[in-house]
Amino acid sequence: MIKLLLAEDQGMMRGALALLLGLEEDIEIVAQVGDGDEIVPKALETKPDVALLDIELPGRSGLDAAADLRARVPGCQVLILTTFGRPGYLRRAMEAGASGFLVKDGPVEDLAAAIRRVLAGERVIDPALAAAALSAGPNPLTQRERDVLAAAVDGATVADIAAKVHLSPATVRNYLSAAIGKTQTRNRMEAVRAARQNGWL
Amino acid sequence: MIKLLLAEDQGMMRGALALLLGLEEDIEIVAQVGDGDEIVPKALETKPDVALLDIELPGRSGLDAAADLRARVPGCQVLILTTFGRPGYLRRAMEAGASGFLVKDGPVEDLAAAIRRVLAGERVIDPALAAAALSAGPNPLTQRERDVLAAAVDGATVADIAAKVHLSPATVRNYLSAAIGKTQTRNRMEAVRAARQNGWL
DNA sequence: CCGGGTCCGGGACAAATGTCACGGGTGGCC
DNA sequence: GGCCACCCGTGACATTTGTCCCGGACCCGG
Repeated sequence: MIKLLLAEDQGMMRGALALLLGLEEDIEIVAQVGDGDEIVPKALETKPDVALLDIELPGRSGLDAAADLRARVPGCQVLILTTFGRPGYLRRAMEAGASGFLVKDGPVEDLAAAIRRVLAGERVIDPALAAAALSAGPNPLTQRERDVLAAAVDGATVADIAAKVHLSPATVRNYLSAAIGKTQTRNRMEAVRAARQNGWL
Repeated sequence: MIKLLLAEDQGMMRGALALLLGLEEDIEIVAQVGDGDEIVPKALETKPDVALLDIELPGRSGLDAAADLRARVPGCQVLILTTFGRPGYLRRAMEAGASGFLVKDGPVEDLAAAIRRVLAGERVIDPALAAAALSAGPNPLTQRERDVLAAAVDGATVADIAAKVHLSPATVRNYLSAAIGKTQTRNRMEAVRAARQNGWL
């Protein structure tokens, strides 16, 4: 019996997946969470064999939690399930020690199969996505550049960002300019978009 | 037997819902589509009793399709199922003749129940959401203001927007200024965000 | 017919943004 | 030690953006 932890914020999706996977003979869902912060505690409590994690969660990111999970719950394989097949996400997932990476397109039938393959020690990655991740190259943005860009997502002004990141306005503009240059875009908004698209956020 | 049409772009979600609803004794899924443009043709072909529509779809919006569906497939009730409980979406759904509006949070169990209630002629709407929609008031944006704002979503410059909408740059700036004023925001980005948030896009 | 609304444009101005050049500081690596 | 990358900041500059004013056009309801 494969013990599974399911982390997904959309209630309907979570419920549907839980019901579906519960129908499989060899799978038992030992925990369902809708918040990233609950992943590690629940895993420590229930010792699942596989953790199926969404990336975009309230609280902690699934990618974040994945690294922790690998370190603190050694027997647990991590399978990332996400809406967005962004190159940077895949890269980060691999660096965090994930064994598989699925996108929410594609048929449900793959899911149970992927879980079994992951448990058998295989890696499950969409080949096209892997190619995209490799061709895209690594994240060119500095930590600070990411911080500043992340603080600019919802239309904040330079002053707002400066306050949020505790920097001088002039410095913020320099980082923004650098980020714009590295993403080969023309302004903040495009830079944010490009960084998001690649999973660099 | 309730004949159901299911429109949802995420393959995994669509598959999961189809399987789940297929388990219900009195529900039969007669069509599944992942593209907004296929909704009406498939409905004309299969004459479903209820159409379960996502809003954000490739091709045509589910809200768009809903209005058409009501006009061209009279016996078919429309139930909107969306990730975002935005006031403007609910309002537009009602104006399009939808009988129900569900968000993808909340338990799966509600879904089958909602389908049956809709078919019985009831309206299914989350009360909190209905209150929000009423308190938010109607869309204050002009058609042109919406156009310009929509063309500004991905960081386009004034010149880009002007080219896309076939207007003078000066006019574009005027519309943007108006939109910023009406949304009570400080710049384009915040205005876009606010308009999206409310479903005014 | 006379408002009032929206549509479309222009001009002028202040503020915000993006760029560049420049400084100094730290820490890692050869 | 020297090199390099990143960090943090300043000042100056051109461009873009946001605002406010002003026209003229159209259509609709009173």
